[in-house]
Amino acid sequence: MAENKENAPVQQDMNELLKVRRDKLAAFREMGVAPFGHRFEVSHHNAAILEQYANLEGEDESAEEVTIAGRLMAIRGHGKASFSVIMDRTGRIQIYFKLDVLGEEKYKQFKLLDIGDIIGVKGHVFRTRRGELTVRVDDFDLLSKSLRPLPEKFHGLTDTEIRYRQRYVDLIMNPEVMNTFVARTNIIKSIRNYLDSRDFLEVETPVLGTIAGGAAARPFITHHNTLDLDMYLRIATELNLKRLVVGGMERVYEIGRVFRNEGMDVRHNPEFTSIEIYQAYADYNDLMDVTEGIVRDAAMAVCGSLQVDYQGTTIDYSSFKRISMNDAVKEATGKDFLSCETVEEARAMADEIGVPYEKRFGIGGILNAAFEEKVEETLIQPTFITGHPTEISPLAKRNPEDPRITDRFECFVYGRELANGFTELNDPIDQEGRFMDQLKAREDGDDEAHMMDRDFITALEYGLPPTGGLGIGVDRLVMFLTDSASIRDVLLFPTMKPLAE
RNA sequence: GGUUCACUAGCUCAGUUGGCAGAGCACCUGACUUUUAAUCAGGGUGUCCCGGGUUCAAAUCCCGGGUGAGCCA
Repeated sequence: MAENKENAPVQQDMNELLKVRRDKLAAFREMGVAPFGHRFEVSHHNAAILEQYANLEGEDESAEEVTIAGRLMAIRGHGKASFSVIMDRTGRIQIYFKLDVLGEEKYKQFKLLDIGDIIGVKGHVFRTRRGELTVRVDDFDLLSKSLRPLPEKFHGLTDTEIRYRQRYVDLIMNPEVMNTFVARTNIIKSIRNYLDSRDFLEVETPVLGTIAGGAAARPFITHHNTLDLDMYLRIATELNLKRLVVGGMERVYEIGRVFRNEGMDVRHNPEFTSIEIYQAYADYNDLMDVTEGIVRDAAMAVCGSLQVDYQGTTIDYSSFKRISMNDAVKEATGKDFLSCETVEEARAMADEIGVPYEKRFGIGGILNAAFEEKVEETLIQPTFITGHPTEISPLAKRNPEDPRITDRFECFVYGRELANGFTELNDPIDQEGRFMDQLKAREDGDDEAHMMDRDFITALEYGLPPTGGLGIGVDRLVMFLTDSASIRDVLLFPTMKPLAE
């Protein structure tokens, strides 16, 4: 592309640091050096050189000429010879520029380099007197001139706002951030691997739809212009995946972004990644096994151990406790809510132990409130809570012995919900009734209650085989396995308010 | 939504009672051919988040707003 000065943006308020770098850019151009280069063939990553030449000693140097590329992270000038550090995705290696080797012209070019510039280097590997494996630069190419100064080398970048808004700077400066996101990718790979090897089919279902179903949450609303139609961003993948099981896919899963129009805090981002898994002819017990398997494989894949520290507490993923919600509440408070015959009894029980509830809650809702108030945050080690009230589980199949509860589980770690699963409700008549109850709850002011999905009922009427389903919060799993305190630390670009103009 | 805290140079941070805006790194000039937070000599580069107010005088005090972090709902 030709230079086009008319297209050059007008630079206002340019401070000296920026000006100096643009002057150097111009100096390169005057010398006939393109400051933004092209293809560069790399023979080694930095880590590979450090490994391959680990035994290089004394005056020896590599027979081969290596070529590497990366960003300059330090420059230590010494007049007619200089040390520098170049970083690629595998790490850093020292490089050595020497006037005798490079010649006047090239060394003058070196002097115009800044920390942050991206260069390609050709050279031989040797060890310095101080013992550091180093590439002596025989020649180098400027691949991209950096026009902005990087944060300080010692303290780096700590400002959370800049870290989240300009993640690229965070990634350059903080190697542990890179590690976290590599771990995230490996966790997702591990999940895929677990499911693919068990004959599950990965699918993709729509993000846009006219009914936001499958979870209790407020959706985002958007608009389709041609259809002149308001649409929702999905809040779960559940209902479409079950439609696919009706269609005969038997074992399906989807790893995908879902969107919930709710508050933001250390554990919640408006968009996040869920995985939902459905297995025909299985029940919730099978899916608890799947949950354990997925979490264990992921822990082994990225931590190499089933004992993983999270925020100072060791979480042991080798055994998952299983206990019913009612038993867990009974253990914690001595109250047996399922022994209640009437709502009044349950309310009295809740009052005794100081558990707040809303007027519309039935016995099940009150039991759940007691669980959330008294038990949830105490579940530090991996625990499956089972037997959730039917009242709060509109998509789960009733327990055959006690229709007030469902064959459902939630997995808790460090007091937080990590996974949720159940034997799917496949009785269309029961399902329709549950949706009606949800509509009533919505009328009573619960704006997170499920929407009616007529076509989903129709699908069930064609016949959903007995099916176990499971959803896991991928971001939370990544948080646990990377010891990240905030969900924003495991999202490359967390949702941020725009800066005021 | 409520509440507390933060916002000062490119970055990390000081800034006294309200009295000329500071340091380290980075950067610029010079020296230096095996350094590594290189070193030595010299140089301060700023919308003190924004807008009002009080005051002879505001980074500092008051009011409003913005963004972020934490706690609560």
